Amino acid sequence: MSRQQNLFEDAAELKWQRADREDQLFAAIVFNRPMETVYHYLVPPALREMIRPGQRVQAPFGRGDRPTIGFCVGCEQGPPEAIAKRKNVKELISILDREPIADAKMLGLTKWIAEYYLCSWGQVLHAVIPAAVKKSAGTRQVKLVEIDPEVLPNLEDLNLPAKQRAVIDVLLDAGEPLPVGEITQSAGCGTSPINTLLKKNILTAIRETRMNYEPPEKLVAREADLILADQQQAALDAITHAIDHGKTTKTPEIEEVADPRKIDHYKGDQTFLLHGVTGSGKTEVYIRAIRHAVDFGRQAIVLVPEISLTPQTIRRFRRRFDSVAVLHSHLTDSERHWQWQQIASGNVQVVVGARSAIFAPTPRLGLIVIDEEHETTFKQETVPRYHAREVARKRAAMEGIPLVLGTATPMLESWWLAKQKSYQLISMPKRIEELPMPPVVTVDTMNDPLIKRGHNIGRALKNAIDQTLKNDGQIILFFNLRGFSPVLWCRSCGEKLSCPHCDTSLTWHKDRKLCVCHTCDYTIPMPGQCPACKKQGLRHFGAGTQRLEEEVRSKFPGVTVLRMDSDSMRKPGSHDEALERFRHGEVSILLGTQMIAKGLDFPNVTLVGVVDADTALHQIDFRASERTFQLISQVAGRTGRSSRGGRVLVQTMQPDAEAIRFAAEHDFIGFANRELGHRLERKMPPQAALLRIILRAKDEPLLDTAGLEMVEELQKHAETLPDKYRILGPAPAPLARHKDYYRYQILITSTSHTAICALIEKCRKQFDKLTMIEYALDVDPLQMR
DNA sequence: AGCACGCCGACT
DNA sequence: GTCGGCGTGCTC
Repeated sequence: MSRQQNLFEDAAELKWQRADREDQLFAAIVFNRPMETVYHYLVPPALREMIRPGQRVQAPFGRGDRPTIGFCVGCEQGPPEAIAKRKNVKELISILDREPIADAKMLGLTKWIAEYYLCSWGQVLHAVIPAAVKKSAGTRQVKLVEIDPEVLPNLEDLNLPAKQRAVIDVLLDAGEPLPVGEITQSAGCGTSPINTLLKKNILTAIRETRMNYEPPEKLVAREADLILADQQQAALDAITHAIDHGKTTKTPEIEEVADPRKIDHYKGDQTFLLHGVTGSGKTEVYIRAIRHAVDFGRQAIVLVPEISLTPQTIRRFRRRFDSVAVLHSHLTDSERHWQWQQIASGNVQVVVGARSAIFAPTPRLGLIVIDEEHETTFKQETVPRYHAREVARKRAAMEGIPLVLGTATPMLESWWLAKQKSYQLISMPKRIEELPMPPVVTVDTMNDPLIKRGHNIGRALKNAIDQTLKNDGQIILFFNLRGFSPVLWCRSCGEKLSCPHCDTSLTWHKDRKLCVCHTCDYTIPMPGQCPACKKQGLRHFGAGTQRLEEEVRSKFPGVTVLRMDSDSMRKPGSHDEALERFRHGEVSILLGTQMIAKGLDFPNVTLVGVVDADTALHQIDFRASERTFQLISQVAGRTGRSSRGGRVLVQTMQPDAEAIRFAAEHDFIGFANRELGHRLERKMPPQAALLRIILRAKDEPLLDTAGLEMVEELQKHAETLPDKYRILGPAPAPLARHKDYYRYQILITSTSHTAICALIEKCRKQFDKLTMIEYALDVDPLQMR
């Protein structure tokens, strides 16, 4: 077809389209692209009856009209204002989902996320619906056959041949549609009589999607409720009170989110900050509160950090509820899809899962619980960079239900909101059965003779371990660095062995006999000589868990030691197995990283050693002190959990550091108030809103100029806006190079999130024009690597 | 993000 | 002349 002719036909079609637009149906579509725009398509007559918001569709997109998958987010009679003046409007190609996979609430929630976290609605929707659901993993289409309802009353008049009659009888007997295979078997015939009946319109065929997956029958022994201590009862009462108020309200309307400015923060009188020390019995409070919600026919979502999604946690919930869905990272696609369907159909009472479980499609949500609320894993590090706590707050507000945030060490953001009375604070300052908090002793290792000689376990810690072993106690040693030693250097020229792709030094892993980059997993065997001066004799310097393990074995011969870090726990299930061995007393000393810092509850652990409390303090991050406090408190909480008691020994070179001093006193409130003061001085969260722009390019000078241009643009617009801004940078990011990319960052603080959004909105067009570099916006950043 | 378009240099 | 490199700008 000639170009001329093509144009002519297009014009004719356009004229026709415009004439009839008023009574045509238009669909609003968003795509999985970093573009804010909502696109409008004409719904062809064949799809008019099918289309609903929340379905995925195929639409011609771009100059090439390439079929592209998008989400329908709305339907409108007549041309929407956005395209009223437009000449060309394209038609949808097809609808991909029989039923919407996102309901109105989910559309509202994802739209809010897109606006708050400065990314596109389409990207959020794409990220939030599991791939297993989009693929319809583990399903098949079955063809079912039923007797046409119109024929049904006068069946007797038909006088059918024997085989056809047999088919009819089988169907009448079943009283429901049956698959062809089943009919042929029961009626003892082939498929031809069925086909004939279909042709005569006596039978009709229905397509239905069936799940292949059948869940294994799990028999879990039920467990009775525990008796609540006074503080637990009080906490429970506060939450159930809020739920009872939810009972009388009708299903809440979805909040209009047209103006993101209105959602800067909302009243949180249904958000509870459950501040309970380690071992105060928070989980039992969650369970009882959830029970209350379940009694109203509602569902609950419980978010836990991935790391505590252990079989123990899961078992605990399974023993207390009839139907629990667990969403963890090891599910197969079929399992995940099945779980999702079960949740959506309302068959599940409690959903337990990590960050993304906040998007579980519960039809009548009654309560959201976030355990270990302060954990950084609740923030997603890829687009959409959402924090599950903020999403939960929004979802709870939209549904008009309470949200419970539980932790022993609230994140300062949460603590601040509780102080401001935005959250209702519930305190559980006592451990169950009035067990005392374990005494924490800090040991200044500055002048320790053993530490000076390069040991990791100083004199005091060694003595404490000896004594604990003598008394048949178990020991947990916490050391937050994996590998054998984090630095390899040349004796002759002093050169460090570093990753060729990153700005990091390689860590020596003695067990695998490899040098590993901990940020990109680049791996090489130990070089025979220095890569710089070619002389022999590379030395390792500093220690990780592997070296600590060696030291422990040589210092305490004959004692069973178990190391837990992501290297030794590679196999699925090894984590649980290791903890079971420890629980049964097969192991006396458990040593490891973060992995052993949380949730573990072993009554026989009478000593916890923090081998080096300073590693977290050394970070340049403004949250270094807060993290150190959290870590020590959490690790300390692993002991003193029975009448046997327990104690904590913290090795540090900075015993006067606030984080360490307050943690040793178990004084969160003291620490929080002091730290809030510092944040106010530095104008950092939670006393300011923060945005981080991460810039990335293979060429460093280019990055530098791009960064300067961006800051210039930001400053130019900042002056025109009513709010005050602080713009820091461009400066190399803490991880200045990663996977061959140089990394820079710009930090922006202001009084509110809204103010920052207003500034970015002004600058974005200009930013997008910068070529050769990539940039990412991180709203409320947590990990500033 | 994709992808087409277009403007340059290196070839048949 | 035309193939293909990559920078530019648009996508209902």
